[in-house]
Amino acid sequence: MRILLIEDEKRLTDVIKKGFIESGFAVDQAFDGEEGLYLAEFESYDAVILDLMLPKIDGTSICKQLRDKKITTPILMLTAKTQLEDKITGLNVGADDYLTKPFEFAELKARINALLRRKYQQLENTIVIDDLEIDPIKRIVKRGNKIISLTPREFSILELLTRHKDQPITRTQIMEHTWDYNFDSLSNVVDVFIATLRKKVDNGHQKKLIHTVHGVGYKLSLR
Amino acid sequence: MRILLIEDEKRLTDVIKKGFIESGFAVDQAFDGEEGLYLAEFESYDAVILDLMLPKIDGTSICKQLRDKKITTPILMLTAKTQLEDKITGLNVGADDYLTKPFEFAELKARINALLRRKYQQLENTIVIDDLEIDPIKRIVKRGNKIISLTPREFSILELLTRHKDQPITRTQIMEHTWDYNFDSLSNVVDVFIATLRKKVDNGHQKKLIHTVHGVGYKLSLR
DNA sequence: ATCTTCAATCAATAAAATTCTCATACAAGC
DNA sequence: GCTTGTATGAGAATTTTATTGATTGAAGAT
Repeated sequence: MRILLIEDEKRLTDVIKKGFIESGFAVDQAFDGEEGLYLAEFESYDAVILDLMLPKIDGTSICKQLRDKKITTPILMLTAKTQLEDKITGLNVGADDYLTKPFEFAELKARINALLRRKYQQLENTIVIDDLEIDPIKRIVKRGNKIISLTPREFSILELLTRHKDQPITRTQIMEHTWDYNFDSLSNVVDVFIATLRKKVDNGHQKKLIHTVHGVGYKLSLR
Repeated sequence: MRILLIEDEKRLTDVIKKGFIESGFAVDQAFDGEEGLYLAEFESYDAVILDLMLPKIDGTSICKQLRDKKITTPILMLTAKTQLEDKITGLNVGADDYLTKPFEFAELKARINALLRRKYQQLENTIVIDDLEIDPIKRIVKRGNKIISLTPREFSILELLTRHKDQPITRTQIMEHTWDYNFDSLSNVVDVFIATLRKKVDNGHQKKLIHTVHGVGYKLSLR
């Protein structure tokens, strides 16, 4: 499960990101409207959390532009005050739900889950690469019908690699995707997780899926 | 792609440098304004990342002096706080973009990529020459749908050649683009890498893309 | 509260890949 | 034919990655 968080208050994004990562979500962040719009359009997310007040392009406008482009990803809007006006505008413009600050993280999460349930009522939505199958909604990973059980971090890393099949992903990218703060990231944790992922995903299989890109990072691909 | 990082916080430079090296950039660093100004003036970079607060000469002044000397290298400024004043000063003085700390590395990189795209007037993310396709951001190289895996140095050299399709590139230009300035240039490393690139890119293909320009260097072209 | 378990992290060493040097063979241009 | 420039293989030097075991810390059970 992968969500995009478009919000410029660093302290708030830290909390939200951490919370979702603990629940096994992958979280991408954008700190201004421009970046947010770009990511929402060209990457694929299960939901978007969108602040109303943003640098460069405001939330309402982002929402409108996305809907105009037929992008139907569920959007939950955040706003600073209970302003009926904003709320009406937001929903008119294509947002699916609405939450006013300040809020409890638990409530945000409950609402996101509600949106996701609605979106995925009985749809299957798995990513398949060769005989590896990963279901980000149910958080189930299988290789050739055999269920592989992964810890939250392992899952998060594998999900990132899977979504960028064939593309080398750097350790820095993995860190930023999986941990909440990264700027003291000169350790080899990523390498260690890759090692355990290999044990669980590739060991005993002819075809290895996790590949080292020397000097760069790792990638998931058939060869 | 070669960038200069002028910043005195060691921990920050470590992380930034690591991130860019993973992305295939050559990175020079300067820990004070004097050194930074010197390097920016006499070496050649694709972009400069410049902290505002620096020992000896501050960022604003460096920026101004470089522009006065008609050095047009794209400059991205870093500053500790969101200070509108600083921002205005920075942009007035000739910086091309601006980022406030703390930031995610991904955001820094996205902005640098934007500056580079502008510099090279490149609209598409992938560069295509005949059946060779290279995506510098995703770091994927293909020849006729077949993925070619390259080491960091190989990739960097091929990237340079593709960005300057049809024009001869000297060994010195290749060195400046791929190595940082600590490198001694009296060796034939470039020739050796060209040999391995030929093996990976041209071997087994009718059309050779990498050509020697005798007495000058190399070029990438259809014949 | 204490114990147990397992995930996450750190640190150290072993293993592997890349990068670089050097020697020699080959080609171009005069 | 001579000089200068280029190509490439092999191995040494360096850098990067893999892997393991010890340690820390948090969640659940008793």
